[in-house]
Amino acid sequence: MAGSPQQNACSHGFIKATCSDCNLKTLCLPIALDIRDIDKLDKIIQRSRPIQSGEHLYRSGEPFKSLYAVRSGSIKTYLVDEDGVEQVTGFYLPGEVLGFDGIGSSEHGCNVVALETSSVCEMPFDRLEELTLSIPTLQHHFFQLMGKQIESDHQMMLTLSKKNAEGRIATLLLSLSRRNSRRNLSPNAMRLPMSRMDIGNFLGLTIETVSRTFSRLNKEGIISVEGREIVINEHDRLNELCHQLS
Amino acid sequence: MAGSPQQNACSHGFIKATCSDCNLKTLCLPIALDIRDIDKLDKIIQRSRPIQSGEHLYRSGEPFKSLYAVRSGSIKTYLVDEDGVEQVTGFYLPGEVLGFDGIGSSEHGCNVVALETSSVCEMPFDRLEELTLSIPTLQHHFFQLMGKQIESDHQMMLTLSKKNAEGRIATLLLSLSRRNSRRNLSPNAMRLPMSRMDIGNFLGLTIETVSRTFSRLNKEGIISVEGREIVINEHDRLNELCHQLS
DNA sequence: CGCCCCATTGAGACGGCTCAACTTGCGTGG
DNA sequence: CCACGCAAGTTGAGCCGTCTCAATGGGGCG
Repeated sequence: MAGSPQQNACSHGFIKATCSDCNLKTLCLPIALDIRDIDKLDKIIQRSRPIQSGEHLYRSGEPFKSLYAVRSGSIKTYLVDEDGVEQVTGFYLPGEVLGFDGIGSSEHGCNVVALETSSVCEMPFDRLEELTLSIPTLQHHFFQLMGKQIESDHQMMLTLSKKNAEGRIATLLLSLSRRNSRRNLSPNAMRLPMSRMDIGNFLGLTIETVSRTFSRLNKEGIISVEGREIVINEHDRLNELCHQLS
Repeated sequence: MAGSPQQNACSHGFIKATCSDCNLKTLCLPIALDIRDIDKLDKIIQRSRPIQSGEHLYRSGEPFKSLYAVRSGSIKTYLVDEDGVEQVTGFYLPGEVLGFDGIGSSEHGCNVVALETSSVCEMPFDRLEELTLSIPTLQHHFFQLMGKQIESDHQMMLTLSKKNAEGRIATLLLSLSRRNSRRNLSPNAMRLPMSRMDIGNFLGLTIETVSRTFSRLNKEGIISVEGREIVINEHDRLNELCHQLS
């Protein structure tokens, strides 16, 4: 581990790292910044110990303090309504930023849990707001990030409202594939970080329907499924399925 | 009309108005600002002629330039995917701000159309970004607005993913009711600005199901329906229906 | 080894969709 | 002024995709 450019264990047992050393710097926040500004950002970022699978980063109702960038692993966010009904609202992969939900009301609006051992960079929002005032490109970048979140949430509304089970699954798989590409990982082979339960909950389907759909796509050769291991064999056909209506 | 505090026709035939005179100032942007800052905001806001029912404010793909605050009337936003499938993504009432979808990619991601004769305040985003740099509370307010949009989109995902037809309709009616209250209008009597078609599209239902659901709620006395005129008779029971699962 | 959790698969039920007919309100034009 | 067409909404009957319920299989871990 010693000498690894992105993660050096420091004497406190915590992770020491800097944005400029991070291998995600080309797709995370630093992309908006020149070298001096990265340093300023670096100074406010807190990198804590990894969180374990199933451990919560924060819960709905807790006071909103920070945004988080995923550094490794994967994260799930979900709502719980008054009756205990849960809705998974998103999956977050390395380089992606979460926590915007809390800005509106000074307390978090959703729950955030690790799907596997993960590490995050915590950015205290009040200090971030000071920083964005003095770094216009950083302010612009945060507006853009939030704008993109809104756009993708709207796409999700279309998916939930208009597509059938195959279309929903295909849409999710291609989204994960694209986000893997951004990280220079294979767009065709991946290990799903989330359970069938999470997928079903996210897509508005039961776990049985998710399972049946995976089986059918597997049988037709469009994808190969082995538990959470997925290979996309026919990208084009999967893309066509995306547009299937219910 | 002359002397009306919020709208005076000026010599060019355009609407002259100021934020400090606006009767929406307690729920629109000025709420975040002190008197001097309101003036600065005022200077960048463009108030154009009203847009007619069915007229587009902007369309998907057009370059992103501005955010808009609804001053009167009502506005619908919708996506169109490659196959022409439409998804209504939101309804906007006076005092509400729209256009965040375009920030992420420098071109608008959705279409925006007036549901009735409406007027909006246009806020050029580049000038707004300059302004937010010098007015911290304004920057904070915009982060909050976008955070709230994200929160409400996530609630919508829960609605689309988990609720049955009655639950969806009830949720929409109560949302409109609450937003009417904010404007000091009756929470129980309203005229829907949108068609059954729009409601169905927004909620992921067919127009027939929307119609049948309205009829049923009417028959049970929970609401009274006469075309687009709605009276909520039993707020509590409507609220219970919100939590009905599919 | 045995337990438990997750996933798969089958059979039947049901909510919302499709298709179709009819009503109502409104604007147009004879 | 009424006839007509059109768009929006309502209502009914039958169908279909997904859910529910239930049984079974498999992998990880104590």
